[in-house]
Amino acid sequence: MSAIAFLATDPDGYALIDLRDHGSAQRLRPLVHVSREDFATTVASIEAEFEPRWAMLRTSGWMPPLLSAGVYLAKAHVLSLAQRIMHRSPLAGKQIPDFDLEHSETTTEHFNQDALFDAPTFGDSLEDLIQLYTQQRQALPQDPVARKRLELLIHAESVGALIACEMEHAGLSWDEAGHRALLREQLGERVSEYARPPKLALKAQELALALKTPGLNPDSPQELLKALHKAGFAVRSVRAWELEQIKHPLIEQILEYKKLSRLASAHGDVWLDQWVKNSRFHPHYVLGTVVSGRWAASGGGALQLPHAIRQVVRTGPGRTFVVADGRQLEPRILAAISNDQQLQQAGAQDDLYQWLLDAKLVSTRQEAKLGMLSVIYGGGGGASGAVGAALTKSFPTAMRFVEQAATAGQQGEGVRSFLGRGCPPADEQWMRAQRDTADEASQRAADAAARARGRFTRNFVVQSTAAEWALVWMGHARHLIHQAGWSEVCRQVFFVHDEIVFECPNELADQLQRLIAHAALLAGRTLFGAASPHFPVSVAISSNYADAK
DNA sequence: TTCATCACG
DNA sequence: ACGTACGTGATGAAT
Repeated sequence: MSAIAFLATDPDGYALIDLRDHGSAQRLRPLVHVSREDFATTVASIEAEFEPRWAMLRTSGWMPPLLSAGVYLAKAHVLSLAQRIMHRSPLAGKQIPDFDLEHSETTTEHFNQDALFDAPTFGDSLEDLIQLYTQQRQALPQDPVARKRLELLIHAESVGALIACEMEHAGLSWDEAGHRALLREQLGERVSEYARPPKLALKAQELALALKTPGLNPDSPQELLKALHKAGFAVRSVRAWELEQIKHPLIEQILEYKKLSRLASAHGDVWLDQWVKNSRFHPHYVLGTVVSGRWAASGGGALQLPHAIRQVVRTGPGRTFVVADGRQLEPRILAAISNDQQLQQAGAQDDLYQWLLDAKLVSTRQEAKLGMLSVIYGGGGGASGAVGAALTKSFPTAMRFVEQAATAGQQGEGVRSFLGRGCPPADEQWMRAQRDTADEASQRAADAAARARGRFTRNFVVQSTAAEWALVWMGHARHLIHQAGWSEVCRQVFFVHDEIVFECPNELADQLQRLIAHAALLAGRTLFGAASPHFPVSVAISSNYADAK
């Protein structure tokens, strides 16, 4: 017997909990009205007795008080996230309206059919929740395989939402004093927000002098480009990767300035003030907005933490990070979704790129990596290049799969992930541009747009499935940690697409490492069945994030 | 508001 | 002969 608990706003109080049997929809308990004070304990007791799937519109609002009280929820159905998935999924049995995730965060009115938004915004009332849930159940496909996949996707997305809340609550252990010391060393004394720190200002002055351009602002690409031209450097832009081609002391100086300037603006004192509290970094993870199902983060650029700053991501004494990432995840995902036996064979060993090297398909690891990326991204060095040709010959099934995805996209069709996350359809403007090609120029533009969309859909099938593998991996890891009784001391504290960071007591690290690898194995089986290809993970144990590579 | 640049997977 | 990859967020300058 499985139960579902609707968690709604009580118009006369705080929360309303409606606990029902999942199959029969019979109430297992009379409707529970619960006050703010009793909320956490009531939820905890229902969790302990029934372990229901908690159906809520959004996690925000409900999860923070539960987490503050140390309450763990095993399962969830986040209606807003499920609604978007089902709206876009080609597997859905019927079309259902979108949910405006981008704007709904602050909206609480019922059925606010504001002309601004296409999608109705739902309130948090029990009626709204049940209506949404029913609508979603009815739109699930009849076909049992498709149905199972879409349900799995919604459950995985929902547990991901719980994990995101848990990570936001826990925060990432940050050596604030160490970070400040690093800033003092590299930038000099702290100055007001808009002034240049002393060491940076000095470098700017030196550059102005060297380039014979008084008052030069090296942060202005225009000014810097002009000054470089004047000094005789024929560069097209001032991008670091372009300047790096030139070996010249002056260029080195510029690159050094850029690095320091970046540190000051992106991870300087202001950033620390804003995002690190009590030596923990608390970013906000955003689910459901990236089309491929990857997560985004707002606040502090959590998903773009520079490697250079990771040295100050440190645990306290007695504790350590356990950092795990899916090895060569995207090629393995491609092997799975295309059912390419040769590529799965290549991935049977932990290092897929080494296999390509041993098979003499490529001559360096870098070539192996770039070749694979090229195939998945649809790059010019892909099927047309030498490496691409070798890969096409060795893995024809996988190559056909991505080619088909690209062709579909070029024709304006949609594609989907393995579990059924659909990509948004080509918009009306795109379709019009394809039809109305009056002259050569518009034809060229239309062709370029078609190719761009082809690259997007080619990548989508892989990236979106990789994202759901990662969700399922995290979900299994969380479940296993809970089962082991470690939830209190062992926490997931960071996540970036195919990498998870846990923080735990030193003595648990080895066991946790094995648990994470097992979770990866389970994730493969959950998605692709008993014959799932191999999904190895690399795990590093370190009290310092920078060393865990 | 848009552009250029840089950070990440 | 071409298109020189996919997906994001944040910042400061330019408009």
